[in-house]
Amino acid sequence: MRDLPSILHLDMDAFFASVEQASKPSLRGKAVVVGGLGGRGVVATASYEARVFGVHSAMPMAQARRRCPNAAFLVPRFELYRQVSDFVMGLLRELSPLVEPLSLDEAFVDLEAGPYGELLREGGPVAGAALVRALAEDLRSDILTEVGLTASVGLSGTKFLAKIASEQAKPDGLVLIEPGREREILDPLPVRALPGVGPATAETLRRFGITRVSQVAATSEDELVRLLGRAHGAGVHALALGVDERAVVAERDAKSVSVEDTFEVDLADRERIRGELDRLSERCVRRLRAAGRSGRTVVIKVRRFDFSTLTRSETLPAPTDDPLVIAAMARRLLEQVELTGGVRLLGVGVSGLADFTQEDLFAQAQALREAEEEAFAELAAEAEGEAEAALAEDAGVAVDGQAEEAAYGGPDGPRAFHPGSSGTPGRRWWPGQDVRHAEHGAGWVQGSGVGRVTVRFELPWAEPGRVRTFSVDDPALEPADPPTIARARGGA
DNA sequence: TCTGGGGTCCTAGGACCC
DNA sequence: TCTGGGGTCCTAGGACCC
Repeated sequence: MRDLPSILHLDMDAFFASVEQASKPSLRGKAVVVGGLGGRGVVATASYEARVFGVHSAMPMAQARRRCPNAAFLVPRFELYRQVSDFVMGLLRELSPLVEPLSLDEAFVDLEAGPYGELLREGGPVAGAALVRALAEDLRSDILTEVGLTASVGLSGTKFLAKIASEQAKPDGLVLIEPGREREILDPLPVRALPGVGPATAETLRRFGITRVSQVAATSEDELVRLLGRAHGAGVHALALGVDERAVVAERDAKSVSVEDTFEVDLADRERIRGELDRLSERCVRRLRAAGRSGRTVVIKVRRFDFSTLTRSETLPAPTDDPLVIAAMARRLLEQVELTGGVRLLGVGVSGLADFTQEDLFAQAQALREAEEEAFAELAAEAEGEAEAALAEDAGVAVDGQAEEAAYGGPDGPRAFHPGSSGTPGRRWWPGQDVRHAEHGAGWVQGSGVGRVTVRFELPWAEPGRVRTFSVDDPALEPADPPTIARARGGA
């Protein structure tokens, strides 16, 4: 436990929605809801203006529309969020090399490990706290001027308390919790404030009359271990006492890669389900290879019509990134699953990841030869069905999802949130999507319907722009890359 | 129009080995 | 010889987080 509040937790406010507002001037100050726009979509992020109406993350989109019908409902633009996130993480790395991103919009920073570390320790607790606060305020101000977003910052002596602090700082604030004040801050909080305490654990604790952090702290570790299990009980107990020895760790290697799709309509046809599984295998392998990794365990996930969810997995003797092997394993696993009633979601993942180069190449080659033989045998057996499906597609029988992917198939494009939307003749435009018009330039889709698409032409950092309407088939209109939000460093 | 997508960590039982 | 105990790997599921 350090005596300086030198662990910083940064949390961008309503990140996805705020990026949309920053990049689309006409949406500033307006209710914005980002998420899946299909029938089974949920809210990823709601702007604070939309939260007033009770819209929040993970809420079904249909419910969000009922609560806040006048909001702008937009598809997520992950490419843009990643761009902004990379920029903000870059600002954090100027403060210290020890930056631990938790997601696109959240990170811990260990300020003592950076260029200000020595200065911090030299000055003693009071001067140290003042310096840490000044660094954090500069950071928030830099983020605002350079990407136009507000961020909340928590500062304390542990990760847990820094995170509690940033939570209390939201939105657009800074809270510093001095080491030594942990208990008075934590005691009155509900148990749900403890990381690792979700709905199930909270309910278990409630049945024993425990609803506040103070009550967890007053319960013996043995008792909590009996209630919650070995690791969980001990962890929750320590956190409730304000004890948190976890270090800030930069660069953690991913341990698994997975992709999944929820379909607009449950899939019943076995052949169709196999086709979707093949597509998911391909996407999964593409991501695996892009990361320069290979894996030993292939896992499929099936969510049935009634939301019951199961996984099946199989482990190879050596890692692979061979698309044929992984697809064949996925198919084989699917054969073990009862599919009657319909499939709502399919997923494919690879775990047991390794950097290919570090493996025993001989054993690997041996194992792969065996796996490939099986793979080819299986694929040969399916060849006939494949040929039929291909013929149907060529004949113009649009297969759900696949037509979409062909039109908007960026890795994080709208398709990612609309896997099962039915293939429509002509083009489909999603609200929020970036477009370019040959005459009017860059804009974004405000809405579309009855053969028309409405586009607003405006750019980040500019005034709200004009709206124009086109035919959905207007050849002058095409999908485009997102704009750049970050200003040049030191500019403007 | 009920309930996304991408992750991490933990537990528990059985296989297998010593 | 009616009988053990520990360690590790694999599989499945569940809780949790953003």
